[in-house]
Amino acid sequence: MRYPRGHKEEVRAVIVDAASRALRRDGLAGVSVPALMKEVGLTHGGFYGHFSSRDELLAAAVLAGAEDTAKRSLGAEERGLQSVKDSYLSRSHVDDPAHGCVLAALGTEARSQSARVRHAFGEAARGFLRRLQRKVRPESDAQRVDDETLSLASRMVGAVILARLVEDERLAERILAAARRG
Amino acid sequence: MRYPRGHKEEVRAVIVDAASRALRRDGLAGVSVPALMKEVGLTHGGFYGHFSSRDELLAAAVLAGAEDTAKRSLGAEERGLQSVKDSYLSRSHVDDPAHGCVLAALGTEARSQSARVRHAFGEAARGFLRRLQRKVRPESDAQRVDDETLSLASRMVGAVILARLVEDERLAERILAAARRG
Amino acid sequence: MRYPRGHKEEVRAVIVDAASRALRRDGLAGVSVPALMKEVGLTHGGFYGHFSSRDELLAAAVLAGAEDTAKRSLGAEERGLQSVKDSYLSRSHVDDPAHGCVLAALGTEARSQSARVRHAFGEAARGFLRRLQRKVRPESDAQRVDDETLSLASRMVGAVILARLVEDERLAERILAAARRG
Amino acid sequence: MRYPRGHKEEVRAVIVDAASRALRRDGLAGVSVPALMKEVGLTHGGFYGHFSSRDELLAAAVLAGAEDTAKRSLGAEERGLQSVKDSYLSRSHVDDPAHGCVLAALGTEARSQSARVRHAFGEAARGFLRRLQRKVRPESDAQRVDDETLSLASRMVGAVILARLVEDERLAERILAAARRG
DNA sequence: ACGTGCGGGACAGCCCGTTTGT
DNA sequence: ACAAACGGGCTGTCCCGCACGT
Repeated sequence: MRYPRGHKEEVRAVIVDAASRALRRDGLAGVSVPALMKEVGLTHGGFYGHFSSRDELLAAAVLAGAEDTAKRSLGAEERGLQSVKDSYLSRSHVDDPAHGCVLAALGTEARSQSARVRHAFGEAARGFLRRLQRKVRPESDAQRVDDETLSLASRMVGAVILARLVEDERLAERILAAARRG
Repeated sequence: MRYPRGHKEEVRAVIVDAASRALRRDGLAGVSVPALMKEVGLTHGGFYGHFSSRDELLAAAVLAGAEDTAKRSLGAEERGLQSVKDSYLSRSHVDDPAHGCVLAALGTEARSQSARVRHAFGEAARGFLRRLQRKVRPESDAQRVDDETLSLASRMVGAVILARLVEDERLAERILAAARRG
Repeated sequence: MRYPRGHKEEVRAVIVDAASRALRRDGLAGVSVPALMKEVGLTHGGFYGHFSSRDELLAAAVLAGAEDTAKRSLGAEERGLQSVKDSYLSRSHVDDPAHGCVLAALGTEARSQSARVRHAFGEAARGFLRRLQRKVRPESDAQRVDDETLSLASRMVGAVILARLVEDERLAERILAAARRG
Repeated sequence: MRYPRGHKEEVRAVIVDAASRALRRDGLAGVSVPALMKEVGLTHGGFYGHFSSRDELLAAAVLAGAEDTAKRSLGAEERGLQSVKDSYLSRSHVDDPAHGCVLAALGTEARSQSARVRHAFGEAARGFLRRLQRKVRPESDAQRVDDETLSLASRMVGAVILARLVEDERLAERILAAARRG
């Protein structure tokens, strides 16, 4: 065996990770299999040894991106709600979608994708709400996402998307600030 | 076949209109020039007599979509803020993106487009905020978009996007309801 | 009446004449209706007032070109056979196909054209032979083209075509010289 | 589907070969990349994996056609000059340009092509002369093409082209006969 | 497991021939 | 006579998915 045991899983993870970032950066349609594999240092031929189709990669990348963001900004137990808001509604999140929330980066592209990818986005969205709920009501063990959380989630996602759209730095900052306070 | 005076403008408008709907339905990358022209009942050959490039069409379609939505749901003077919220945050808006808000339908795709298209989205976003402001403060003539409006806009756009993502009809309805009340 | 009587015929002649030269210069496929009309100073819209199709123009231009060449290098009664050979097998004829023999300029393109155009070429070719015959046998009234004329015609046409092909000035000159002498 | 070693070269050769025949049949402008690839049983998508441009194919096809004709009608050592003349100046050559001399089939189209294609024609023309020279003077090793060969070449090429043009079977036959005898 | 190559299909942009109306 | 417009074709490019071979 020329490759160490577990090598395949490792490579797959590397590809998914790179895809997750590239997709948030350039959009679902902006990343081709050849371009992605080159970014990982491989050629596009080996791709189908890891994934049965480009769609499978997209789905995996969306979930991985959600997981990643969750860990880095929602996951830490010690982190409070305000800290989460500050991080999500920050200038750096707006400026660096590649490492930011999948929903805010690719949310409107999900509709025109295959069922598989849409499901991945659905999973990501519901996970986002669940995690946010735990910040809003840290004391409770309630699974149910309450209205306050839903409203906050809408505001957070919408604010980042709008801030990226307006092409006006001052206005973008005010959108974020308003969402932080609200 | 007839080419009365002003026919060209008419045809251009028809194309832009169809594009505006098709794009919101299938995404910016989901609509090709041939497919679009076929939808209008023409062939792709005549396209470049109306537009210098696909990009020009995209930009025009984004602006036209914003204009259209503005007229149909934000424009009526007699319409109050609650009415606007009810309309924007309705099940039918979520289910029919083709005739809905451009920002909620295509917002996250703008980033990976050309400057021209991004500018069109910027224009659409700022127009959206301005119009919403007039609903929030109908008595004032203030041009400035205040924080309440910014927060509301974020919530509205985010709610529609999230509602379309979650793949759970009940949850979607609750997202909309929470945003309406908030 | 805004245009003098006979204007239409005049314009048609101008178009045919320009086409005849442009075609010999750029090939049958190298001249488009818009480009041609622009060369004449008109817009391509009016073209179909003069010709029922591009094909009709091609046929007319081929015949006009043959007529023109005939007049200028074969027609003069006082011109002898040697003079005709010298003129046809000259460097200037090789270098300026636009004003030269239609057969040597477009001969191999006839086959892939419509019947109408092929007929025009046939007419031109037979006329070429007839006229050459009158130079070879000026004293006789014989209509019949004899073998000497046929052989000479082949040599002349072939020499010009080869001279244009070889991409070697010296060799081209020798091809012409050999044909002149032969 | 299999792609054994050397498959690409094979496919390229098949394409060039088909092009060489199709071009002689329908003219340089009469063959499109899609049409050609369909003739070979492929789609035009793969074309640019074999050639960098349509021009490269044209040039290759011209040279291949010249090579092919050379082998089939000029190459055989045992074949004498008269045999070459009989073959070249035959009814079947006139009637079947697809398998005949490139110069007689496409000679006048070279001028309106790119430098690359013109060079290919130049090469073909000079090769034609060289090979014919070896038939005219089989005993000599002279590289130099003498005047008799030049004159013969002109007559041969011109005769075939004229015979194809005149649209008169009897006359065509007499043109060929005259050239054979001359 | 990976690289290389290849086929099929789609698309953007361009140009042309032709027709219709002015 | 012209201007505008439509329909159709083509070139060059890219990408996806699947064969090979290593």
